[in-house]
Amino acid sequence: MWVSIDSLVFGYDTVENNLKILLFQRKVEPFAGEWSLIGGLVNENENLSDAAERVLEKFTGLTNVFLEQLTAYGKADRDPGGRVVSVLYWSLVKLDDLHRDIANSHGASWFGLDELPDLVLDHGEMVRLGVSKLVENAKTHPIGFELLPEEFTLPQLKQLYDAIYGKSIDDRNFRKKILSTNLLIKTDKKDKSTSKKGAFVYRFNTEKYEELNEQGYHLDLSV
Amino acid sequence: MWVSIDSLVFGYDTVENNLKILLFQRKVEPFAGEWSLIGGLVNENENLSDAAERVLEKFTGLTNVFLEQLTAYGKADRDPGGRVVSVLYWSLVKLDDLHRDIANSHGASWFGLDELPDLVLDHGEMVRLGVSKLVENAKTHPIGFELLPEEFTLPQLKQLYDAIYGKSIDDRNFRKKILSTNLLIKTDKKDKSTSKKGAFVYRFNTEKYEELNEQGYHLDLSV
DNA sequence: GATTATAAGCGTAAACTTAACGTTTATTTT
DNA sequence: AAAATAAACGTTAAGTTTACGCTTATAATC
Repeated sequence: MWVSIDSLVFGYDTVENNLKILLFQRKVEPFAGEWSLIGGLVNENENLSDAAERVLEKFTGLTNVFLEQLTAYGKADRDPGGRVVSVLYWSLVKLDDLHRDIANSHGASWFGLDELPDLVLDHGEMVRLGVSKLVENAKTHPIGFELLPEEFTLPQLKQLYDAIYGKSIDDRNFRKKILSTNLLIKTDKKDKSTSKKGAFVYRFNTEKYEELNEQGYHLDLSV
Repeated sequence: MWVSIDSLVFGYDTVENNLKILLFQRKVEPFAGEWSLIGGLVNENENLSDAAERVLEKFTGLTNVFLEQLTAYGKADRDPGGRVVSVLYWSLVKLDDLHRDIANSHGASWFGLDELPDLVLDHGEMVRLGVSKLVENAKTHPIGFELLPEEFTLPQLKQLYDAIYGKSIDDRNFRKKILSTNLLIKTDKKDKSTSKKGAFVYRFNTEKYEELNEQGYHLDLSV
């Protein structure tokens, strides 16, 4: 029996303001030319999570990014090429031009969630699961900060959450909620790229979050 | 590479008022005589979920009970007997004398969460994960009703949630919250086994819950 | 140099929810 | 008839959420 991993990689396009996922055009049969999630077989002496990291690095050049297991897919007939149990991972990355180039050089590219091609095997199902998990997790985990650059503005953060939740949050309430966590560090820099007034630049206080988390703190960003 | 499933089976002891899990004393080497979760290898032509159902039926005689996948364990060296990726399931059952007997006849028995023996391999880790998942899920999914008989009283239900959350919920607030969902069906029966006055018997409206759920309803039983 | 346009940032009040605790009811036992 | 007790019901203050109005800082334009 073979074991593989597949990874659903989310990136946020700050220019287009939408969420994208990384897809890969298969080079070998079966299903050569069709689109699939990135993935590969797990080596005999390789930890599952290491396989996921290896595949992610191959397609994005990234290490040390958000990468977690979602679930295993194990229907006996899911892959006509043989019996393969696949463990699905999901990853959140900061999308930029470099990653686009690395992806492209491996036959992979980024697709907006509303322009996805048909996917091979049960990968469409995996995407649906991952998207619902993203929305769910956005409410209780600081995943927004994995998708944005280290430094970001509040309007940017709000737009990201708009994209995740698929609706426009009230900006005054969003601001209050996110600031009331005391988990953002305000810098004295202003980003004037989107307005005359300029928006203050913030960073997420990862250390504080992790400390609080160990003490049983639960983030709540639901709206 | 081998693929196995392990199942963390929770039962609620209505007499002792505590949560228990089903453990199995291994009969074969390696680790003969040591305690483990119930589990087994997945057959070449068997769906993962079917393997989980098969193992659960073997040890409890039960079919058609709550059984969901949690996560896969895939460290290369997790099992000294060979390379085995194990997919963990969790299950919730209505514990009664029949199940105790079936379990016992297979070398399995029920243990309170505070009296667990050391477990084989990474099964201790699995239990910790499953317990936290149970607590988490109790807030947003109607799992309490999987653990109680079809017919139950509100004081019984409150005691179960006390056991899951590990604290005593205010009974007046619990009552209001659970009744405000309109998901309980009050019968005209009274259970007088615990008081002179007797407590009304309720049933959970599964059909209504599932219908609401499809429309995007989210249960909230957090306290 | 004054005016305008605009995104960013701040404030408030009504509606709703939660948390904490007091009271009444139905029944059996004495 | 009175006492004991688990079950059931009720109230109020504090906190949270939602919906919306107002002010501010700056660049572009008149």
